[in-house]
Amino acid sequence: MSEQKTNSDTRERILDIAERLFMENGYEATSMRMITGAAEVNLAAVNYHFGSKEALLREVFRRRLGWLNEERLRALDRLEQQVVGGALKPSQILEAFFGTLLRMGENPALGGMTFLRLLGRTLTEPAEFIQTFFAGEYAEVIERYKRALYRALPDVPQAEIVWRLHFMLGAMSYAIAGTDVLRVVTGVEVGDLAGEMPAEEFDDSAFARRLAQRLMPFLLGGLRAPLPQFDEPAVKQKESPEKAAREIRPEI
Amino acid sequence: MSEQKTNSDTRERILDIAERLFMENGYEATSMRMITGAAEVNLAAVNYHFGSKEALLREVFRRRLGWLNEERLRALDRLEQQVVGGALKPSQILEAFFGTLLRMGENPALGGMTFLRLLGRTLTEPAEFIQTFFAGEYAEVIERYKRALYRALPDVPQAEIVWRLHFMLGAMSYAIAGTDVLRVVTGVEVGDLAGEMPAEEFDDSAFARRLAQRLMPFLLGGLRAPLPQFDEPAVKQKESPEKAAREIRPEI
DNA sequence: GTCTATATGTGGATAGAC
DNA sequence: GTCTATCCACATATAGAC
Repeated sequence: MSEQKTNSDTRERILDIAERLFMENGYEATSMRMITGAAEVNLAAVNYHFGSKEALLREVFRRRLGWLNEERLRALDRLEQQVVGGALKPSQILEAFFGTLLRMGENPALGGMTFLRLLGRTLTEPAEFIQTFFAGEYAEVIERYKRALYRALPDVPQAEIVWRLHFMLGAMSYAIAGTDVLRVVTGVEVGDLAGEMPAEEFDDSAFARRLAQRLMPFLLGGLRAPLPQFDEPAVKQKESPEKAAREIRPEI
Repeated sequence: MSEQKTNSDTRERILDIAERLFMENGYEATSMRMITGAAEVNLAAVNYHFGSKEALLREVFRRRLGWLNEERLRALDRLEQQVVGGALKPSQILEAFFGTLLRMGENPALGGMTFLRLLGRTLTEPAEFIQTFFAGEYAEVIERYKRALYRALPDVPQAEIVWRLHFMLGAMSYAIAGTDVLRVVTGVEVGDLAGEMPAEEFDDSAFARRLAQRLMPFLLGGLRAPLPQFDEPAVKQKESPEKAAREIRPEI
């Protein structure tokens, strides 16, 4: 009820540092001592402000996902108002969903690439409380976008759309997380990957923009790929064998 | 030199159990006590046989990646012998790379889906020794496949190919890892996602097959998507604006 | 090769003074 | 709200008997 006046910024400083350390080391490998040490606050401060380490992680995400969820819903609302009753183009839906997220990477006030990387990595953490948390946080948004895709691709089986949404999330998460073999193995540096811009101009913001420009065509290409051919069920698949192999191309 | 006779199968049992527990909980959250307890061997056995927990993880992977690396190289060799000097079709390269992996999921003797899931999750673990390990294990194979893709897609900038290889790896890893929000949120069960087969017939092997059938078209569609349009550099982009937007379609 | 016992460190959390 | 001091569970690793 009563406004906290002595909040100073201890709370926010813990959140900022925790965001970075969880991103760099993962949840399990980041200790509260590492966090409070780097944030230059007392060890007991985390438990005082958040209650537990688990609760701290949740708060790190809640702070950002609140904005992201609202923005994603707003973006979809805007699109659907333009075509009242009609169907959206898949590219519009992907842009609203993935573009909104990727734009967070360009804005340090929204966590920038640090948060994006953290998100990409944490999505695959097996800890149950983490999976449960994300399931709850994402439920509404995923449901809305799933339905939008169903309407946008009425000829594609819904199970297939769910799979492809799944694949798209993976491509994005992994690309964002950036903890991968490729960068090390290929010897291609981030700067090179980001484009041809001179090194001194390069920053996280530019990286996020480049990533978006390269990722969106890939995702759209995957989403609109020909439907798979199943061998086993051996259903009566008499009608024009070319049909299924044709690409899904509903006005992009 | 001398063959160990009293090896019994303690070593293998530790590896099998560790594979499963690392998959379920992640590296950090899996203790040696959990492993030795489940494997019903003595706590000291891990250090005796492998030296340390880190070395155990490496051995869990080495055991499977040895086969995978050889098989991937053999598959590429076979293809390149068929078209001596010529270029392969992107679909052939993807089939050799991703198909070989996904077929491990159908074969319990190669670790089955347990190993695939472990691999998908561990690739994003931030621990440095893990990243270093994978970089070394994958170096040769990635290099060979990268070059094959360069030749197969001579008109696509190499940086773009690296990015897309990156995206493809992500889509696959994430789909395999399966620790995601979608399955929980959408309420779609694994059985449903795998297809329309009755539940009693469903198993890991069938899941791996279905995953492959659904993933391959997606990956190919993404790989062959139109090249991205960059706004910033503002290079002289006079020549037919349609060209860049056209899909990459080198005889599939 | 296997076992017990133990060394040695670190983790998250909290009680209670200020 | 912040701090010190401390509890206690659990981690990896090893020494040394069998």
